[in-house]
Amino acid sequence: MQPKLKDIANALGVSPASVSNALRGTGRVSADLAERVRAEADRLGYRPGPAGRALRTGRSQMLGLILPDLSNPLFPRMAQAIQRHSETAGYGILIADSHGERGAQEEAIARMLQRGVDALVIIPRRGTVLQTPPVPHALIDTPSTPGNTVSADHRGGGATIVRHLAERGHSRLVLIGDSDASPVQRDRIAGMRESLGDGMTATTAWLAEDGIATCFDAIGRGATAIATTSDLVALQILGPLNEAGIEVPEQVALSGFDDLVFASVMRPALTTLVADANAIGCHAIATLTAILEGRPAPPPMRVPMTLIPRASTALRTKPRQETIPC
Amino acid sequence: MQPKLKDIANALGVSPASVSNALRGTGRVSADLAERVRAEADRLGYRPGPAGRALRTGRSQMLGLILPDLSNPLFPRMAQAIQRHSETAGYGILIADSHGERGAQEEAIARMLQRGVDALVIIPRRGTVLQTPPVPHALIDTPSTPGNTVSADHRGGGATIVRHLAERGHSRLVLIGDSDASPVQRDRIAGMRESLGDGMTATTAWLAEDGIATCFDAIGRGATAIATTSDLVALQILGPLNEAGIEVPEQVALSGFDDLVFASVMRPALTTLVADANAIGCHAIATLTAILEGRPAPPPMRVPMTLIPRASTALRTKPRQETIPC
DNA sequence: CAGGTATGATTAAACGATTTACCCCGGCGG
DNA sequence: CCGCCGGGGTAAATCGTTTAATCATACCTG
Repeated sequence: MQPKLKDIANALGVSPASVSNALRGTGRVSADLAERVRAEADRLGYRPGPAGRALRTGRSQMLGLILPDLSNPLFPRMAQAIQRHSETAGYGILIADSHGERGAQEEAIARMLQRGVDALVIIPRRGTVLQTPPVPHALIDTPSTPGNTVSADHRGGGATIVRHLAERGHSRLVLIGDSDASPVQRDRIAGMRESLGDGMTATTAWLAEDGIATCFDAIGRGATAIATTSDLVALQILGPLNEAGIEVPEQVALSGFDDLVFASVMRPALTTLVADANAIGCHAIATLTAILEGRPAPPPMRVPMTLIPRASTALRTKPRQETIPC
Repeated sequence: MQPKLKDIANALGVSPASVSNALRGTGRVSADLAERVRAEADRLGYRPGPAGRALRTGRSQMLGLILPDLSNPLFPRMAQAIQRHSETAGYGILIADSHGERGAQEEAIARMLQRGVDALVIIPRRGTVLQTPPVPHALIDTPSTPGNTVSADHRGGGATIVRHLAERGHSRLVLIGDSDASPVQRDRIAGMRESLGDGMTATTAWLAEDGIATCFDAIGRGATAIATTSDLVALQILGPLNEAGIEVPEQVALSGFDDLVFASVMRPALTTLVADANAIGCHAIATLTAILEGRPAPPPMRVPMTLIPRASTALRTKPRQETIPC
């Protein structure tokens, strides 16, 4: 049986109140007693029971994390970062995956609240508006959604890759995403379009809408680079390119997004952009702890996406080895 | 403010005890009162507060999930399945990623216990022995580790892929994994070796130990198929094969494991094996709930791995399109 | 020396749900 | 008529921790 507050109190012949005060530094306790209490506490390996504490304080020291789909390779990294930071901030993470039926997201939030989480970290399903929950919450979406707390700078990432391609001498581009239903992908494409330089042109395509055909068409008419909104999209296009005898990067450059696990390993290795998930998780948790502790919340943050140049956009040099930054 | 038990009691002019009894079906309550209580309860949208209940019953209705590394694409699927099933069983999931320093796994377990989880689902770090925690726990590892509760039948999967290759006429194989420090990979390779038919030979290699060279060497001496322990390993080998002008599957067949996100999309599409994560999660949760409710625990379970044949092991027919089973 | 004040520690009341032990009342058998 | 029993319900204790209110003591000041 775990030791309780009363055990310490009995062992030292003082009241439980004093022990509580000593351990948490509240109330008035002599320095001497405080020391003895601490000593006894970690002699017994005492840790306050969460139930009693939660009951009294109304705080469960737990955060709820709502994800659209854990099996989407983009999210585990964020989940990991969020978990790590909340751990060091003294909070546990309850997770819920809103994958599945419509309304699952609201349901998941309701369940979390019912379990008494102190706050929520929400990565919303694409384009859903959610009624604001009655606890502090951090929204991780795109900077373009209102109420956003922190997110990758997708638009800036789009700009970066276009600049990178321009430097490589490409002026006729194909921009291709999976589906324009996704705000993230729209932002990325928007960022690309915005920073097309003088004399550059680009056609936009969506994989869900016959994008491959559009893409080949554009290449036929002189496009020399394909900027996709996701490594997975890039991989999906690479196959047909190879089969058509179009070489990457010699004849057409190709880029992705997110540095998924295969990007560094496929051939050619894929140039991509990635946001520091750690920074995102850190800011989300920092925002929530600030609110929970009554401090003013920091302003929303836009985490830059950094370019990882690899062989797929190389100037006809040999493919080179790259390491993945953690 | 959330309605409390007492609110219902007051509204109906009865005692809190009766309300509690009515809602949970314990004690003696007239059918009539029980009905009225239920009606009032969901009129107010009452849900018992977790803190009070946990304090009194000693149960938090939460399970801890310990994963070695969320960013390893193998685990999110399991996490998702576990989360889903524990949800329907009425439990929440606290997650912890033991990624990082040595001992992080034990620490993570300690933190979970401290937070009062009722039981643990543990996917141990490769080859670590852990001291058995003081709460019920389900171990998801390989069938070969003692105390295992449920896991994919890695050995059987190895056998399946070898049989598949044999049917395709391959008799000289290369078996290659990432590192032999991983029990999972060792089991897969063991399963492959065990079911080599008459007249079949195989050389084993590890990527971490100059495996690519060994692999090419074997091909030079007549091997016609490469069975890897992971889709990622397969992808890593595919590059060099292409560069060496060796065609897959025309000259050499290639297979993976786990049906990672890129397997169906890469060219050639990768033949692979996958276990039903859903079944694994289901059995893990079923075991724990059985123990928690005092029922006898079901016997350990070995979830079969099913073959997903794709182009990379096709007989020189054209590559065909495959759909991914969910 | 009386009265005010700071200090250190204690008492007791929460927090919300569950559960044990008990009470009341009507009916029934002896 | 008395005692027993069972159905229906309630009072109160309990879980472990926090905290407001209180108390005792010694010290300081005028």
